[in-house]
Amino acid sequence: MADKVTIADVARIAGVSRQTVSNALNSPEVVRPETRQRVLEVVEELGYRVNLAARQMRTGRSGLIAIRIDPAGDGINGSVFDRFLHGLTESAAEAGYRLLLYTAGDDDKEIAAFEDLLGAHEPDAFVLTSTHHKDPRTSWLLDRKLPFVTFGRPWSELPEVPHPWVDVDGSAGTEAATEHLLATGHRRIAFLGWPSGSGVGDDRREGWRRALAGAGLDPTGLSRATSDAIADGEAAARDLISGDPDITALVCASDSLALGALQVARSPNPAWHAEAYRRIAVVGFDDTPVAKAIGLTSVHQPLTEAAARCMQLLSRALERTPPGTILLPPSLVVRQSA
Amino acid sequence: MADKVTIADVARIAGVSRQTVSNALNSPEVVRPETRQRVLEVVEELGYRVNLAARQMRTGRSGLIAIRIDPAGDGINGSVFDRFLHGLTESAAEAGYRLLLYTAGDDDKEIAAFEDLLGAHEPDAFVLTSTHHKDPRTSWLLDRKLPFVTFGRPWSELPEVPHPWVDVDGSAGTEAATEHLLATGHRRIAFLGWPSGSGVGDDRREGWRRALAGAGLDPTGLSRATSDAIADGEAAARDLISGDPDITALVCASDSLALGALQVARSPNPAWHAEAYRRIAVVGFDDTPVAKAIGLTSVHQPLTEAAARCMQLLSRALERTPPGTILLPPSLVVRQSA
DNA sequence: TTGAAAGCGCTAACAG
DNA sequence: CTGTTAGCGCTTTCAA
Repeated sequence: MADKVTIADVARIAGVSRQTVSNALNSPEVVRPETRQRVLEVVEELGYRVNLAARQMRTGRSGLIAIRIDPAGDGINGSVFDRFLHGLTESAAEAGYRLLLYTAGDDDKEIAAFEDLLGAHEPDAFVLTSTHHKDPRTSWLLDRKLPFVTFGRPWSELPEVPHPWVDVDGSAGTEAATEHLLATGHRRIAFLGWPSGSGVGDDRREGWRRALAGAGLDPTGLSRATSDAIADGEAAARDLISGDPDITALVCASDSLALGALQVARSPNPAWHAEAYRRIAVVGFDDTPVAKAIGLTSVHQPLTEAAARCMQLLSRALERTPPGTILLPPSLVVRQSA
Repeated sequence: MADKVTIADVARIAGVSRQTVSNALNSPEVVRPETRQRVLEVVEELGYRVNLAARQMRTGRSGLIAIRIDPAGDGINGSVFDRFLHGLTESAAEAGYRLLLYTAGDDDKEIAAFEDLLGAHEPDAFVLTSTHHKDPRTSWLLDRKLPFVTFGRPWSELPEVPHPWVDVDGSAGTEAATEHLLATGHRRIAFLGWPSGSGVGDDRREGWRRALAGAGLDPTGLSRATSDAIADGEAAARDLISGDPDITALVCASDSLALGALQVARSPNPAWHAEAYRRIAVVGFDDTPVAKAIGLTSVHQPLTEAAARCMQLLSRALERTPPGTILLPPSLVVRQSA
């Protein structure tokens, strides 16, 4: 049984006052080096650890960072968040913080969760994911001057109070994917994405468009939008390919869509296309485990680094430094599919 | 800004003492109903919430449950843990607890993490996953009489101090998978698993063997063991199939292995097998997103329920009730692959 | 540079 | 049934 050793025990054995122990630990510069040395030895010897509850009562800091965890969903894209979460757990630990999980059905419920948490465990900061247009969560936190960082840009068009964020440059990813296809000889490259309006989706489409424009190619008629499911991706891919015999490659906004597209690309069905077999290259987005498993070329997000950067910005925010923003470049992982 | 409202504010406005407020909240039966009513109204009105740090100092209870989160790994099987984690976050919330994350490289590091956590955030309980033979973590926690539950059986052969655990009956899963194949007409059904010694792996193999025995079939020569990677699964499947022309189905210990097996099953290669095309049925284990994505029949674990049961056992453990154990039945999700 | 005193918000114990 | 007292372990005054 870890016998509770308090600051008083350390003080008694080191022959100093409780206060000096606290100082030696929290404000080293204010204590004579030899005193500090002796205190630290006793701390080590006794295995003393600060009691965070007690510290929290005095300082109001809990050492906790709250982050929402979502239902698994279709699971394919869920793994992106999971990798981020793991990275964040480690980065947070290095900075002396621990992650506290909560769930919330929607933005309003999440704001209710903020209130719950703030009144109970008092996290020192929040990490928000899946930011979107007019996100009420960021305004709520900003209003209360609570430290937070978002993994994802503020997608609002209106100028807003700035806040720290980290994101991966999605358009650079689809642009790189498209350029890779161009370099491999493809000329007619289509895009499979989501209905416009979502910041992330529009951004990814833009990268593809930019790459085509850079090669002097016309994107007209080469883009389809659908919801993010395998079956939808398959239908849209089939539609694209059968409607345009020159298409030889597909850039997709997600691995889910790409998976659907692959069904079409890998088993050309004479029923929907009469011409001889043509190999369709497919590129996905997120480099999920599925992509790796089935040899799908995909845009990889540096999630561990993103997590580390989030912590970095959070540390700054906790010191009330003006917000920083970081846009990370993704990388293309080339596999058999393209 | 949420203006801190303390128990004193409530007491003052309700016209009672602080203690009565505390009682009304924590020991309702000891307070006159009308007093309690009034107190609760004021609590509501003021938006009062207990300060957990203060409560923790008095009671020693933090309302936190600690759980380790692992690196993503190959990611395919990682999703099992993630679904469990999500379920646990919700079940914990319903019971008034929050999850605290930590990482640890191995068992010893995890025990060090226990000590860290216990000295700092003081979680009320731990949830352990990936239990294995002679798991030092459970002994450590048992020695200190700390409440915990494991998701996974204690796989030790030696009689040990019992502890609460929840697990999914893996052998029932592979047995059901095999029976399904038998019912579909398959007679020669092989098993692709891991080297013996791992409790989980041996258990899954046993279910397959049991089903064959039940049908009066001999499992000899029909089992292969390899590490849990797609490429290894593919090699082993190829070896099995090319070595025995009568094999028509494969039961696998994981979706990773099954994915490898599918490569073989779905694109029969004349080079390694001269006979006419034969369709090989494949069944995986864990029903990961990948399985869903590619139409792989797989054994599904009821992870949300497992999480709920873990919380249930934990609640009991927190009241120092003798440990309970729960073995949950999995279900077979039939898709195209079998 | 070190020490003494006070108090964060809460609840266990006891007194009324 | 309700109120008073005390103190959990820590850090922030302030004084020595």
